[in-house]
Amino acid sequence: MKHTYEYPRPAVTVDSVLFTLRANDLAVLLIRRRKAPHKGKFALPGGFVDANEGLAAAALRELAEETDVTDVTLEQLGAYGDPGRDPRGHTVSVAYFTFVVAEAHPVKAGDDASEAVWVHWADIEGGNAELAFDHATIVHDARVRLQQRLDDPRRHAGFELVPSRFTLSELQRVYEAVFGRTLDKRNFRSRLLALDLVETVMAAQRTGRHRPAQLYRWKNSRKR
Amino acid sequence: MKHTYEYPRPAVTVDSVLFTLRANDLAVLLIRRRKAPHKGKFALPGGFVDANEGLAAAALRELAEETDVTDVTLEQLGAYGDPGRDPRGHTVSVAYFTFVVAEAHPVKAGDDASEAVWVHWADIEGGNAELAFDHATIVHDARVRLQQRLDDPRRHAGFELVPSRFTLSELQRVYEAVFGRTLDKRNFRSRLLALDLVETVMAAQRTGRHRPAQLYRWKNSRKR
DNA sequence: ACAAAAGTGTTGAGAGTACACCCATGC
DNA sequence: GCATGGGTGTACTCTCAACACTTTTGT
Repeated sequence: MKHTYEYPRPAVTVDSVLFTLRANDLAVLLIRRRKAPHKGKFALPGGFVDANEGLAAAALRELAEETDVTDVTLEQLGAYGDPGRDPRGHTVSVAYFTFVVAEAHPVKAGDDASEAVWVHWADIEGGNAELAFDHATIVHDARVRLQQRLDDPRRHAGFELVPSRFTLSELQRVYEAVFGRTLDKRNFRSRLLALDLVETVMAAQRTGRHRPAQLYRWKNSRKR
Repeated sequence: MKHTYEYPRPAVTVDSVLFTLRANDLAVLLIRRRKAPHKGKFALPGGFVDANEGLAAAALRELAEETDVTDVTLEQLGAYGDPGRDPRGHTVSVAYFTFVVAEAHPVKAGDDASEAVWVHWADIEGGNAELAFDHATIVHDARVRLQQRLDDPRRHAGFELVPSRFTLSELQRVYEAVFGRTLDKRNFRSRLLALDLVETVMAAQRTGRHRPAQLYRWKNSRKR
């Protein structure tokens, strides 16, 4: 490896793709820019990596600064370094992603520079919400990776898909939103129970408008 | 995304993990350093990304410069940015990997600074060949990803696993080296043929010390 | 002849998929 | 009583893994 100094070089940034479920639809946490460049467009929360700062640490710091969201577990998606991806200069962005329960992470109120908002997938897909830079690519890649992660019948997640106590239907709705199609209720439940990852919370039921539902939690006291 | 200038920031490098099959063993293309730092240790071919240079392009350029290897298809592995990974300063390395037929890519003869060599996996694993920086981590991660890629029964590779004409046993040996265990010959062959990715080369047989073997090639004229 | 690699099918287990009806509650 | 979501089991298909012997060549 060569080692020279002070050549013109790309800068390093991080960006985070946070997914959640909003109104039975997949949604992504984005920053609405109120200033140029890209005024009015949406962008992923992120920013420059400081000297001697780890990548995941930088992503968490920027996420907290820009959205107030903390206590999430990010997974690396990949690096995006196309020279033209940012018109202001050459930056290499390392992207992270995860899934969270939106209610557990209230987002920051908007200030005069930007505003953090959950944007429905339909608005992203439909071009209703225009994304800055190459963030549309990143978001799409992140969704593919999220699907791949939830597909694995072994680990079955590792993300914060649902609150600590949840009904199987709530969990199924998350899967359906991520995959963009309905799943068979019986197959979903039997497979999940066969994995032995969840257990019932005794005498706990979610009461609502209809028949109360059995509450579950993840086994091994590992929060998911 | 904030935009400030001339903070102390990490530099961006790329590193490539090239796998091949040598003497029925998995091997990795490494640079033996003849100069400090890390004199005598092995390192992945790689180096700094230039301004306005794409990441994959930088990886290919450094690979060509340091090993003479060209015409390979790199796949991104991920970014490694631990602040302490390079004692000389904070660098973020974007790692790439692939599998190639070593015979099709002769490596550079050693010069006085470094030498490109194929190092057997056993020497890496056994600590016989010490790797510089965090390159041991990267190499292990790359092998896991390579296994995952070859596991997928659909795409079944996309790498240059074998020469354009090959016997099924030759291909099987690649798989066995990558997974580190023997595979059942009948299962391997029947599954591969069922995928309809290969076809026989008529009247072509590889003759050797024993019974001649039928030669195959990848279908669709897509080289693999 | 013998050593070495090439080639060839069947069976059993498990996972995934499709599919329909009754139950408990709120209104 | 009816609308809404909760809850349950079986049959078929397909994929994966285990497993042994004959064939062809070079020496």
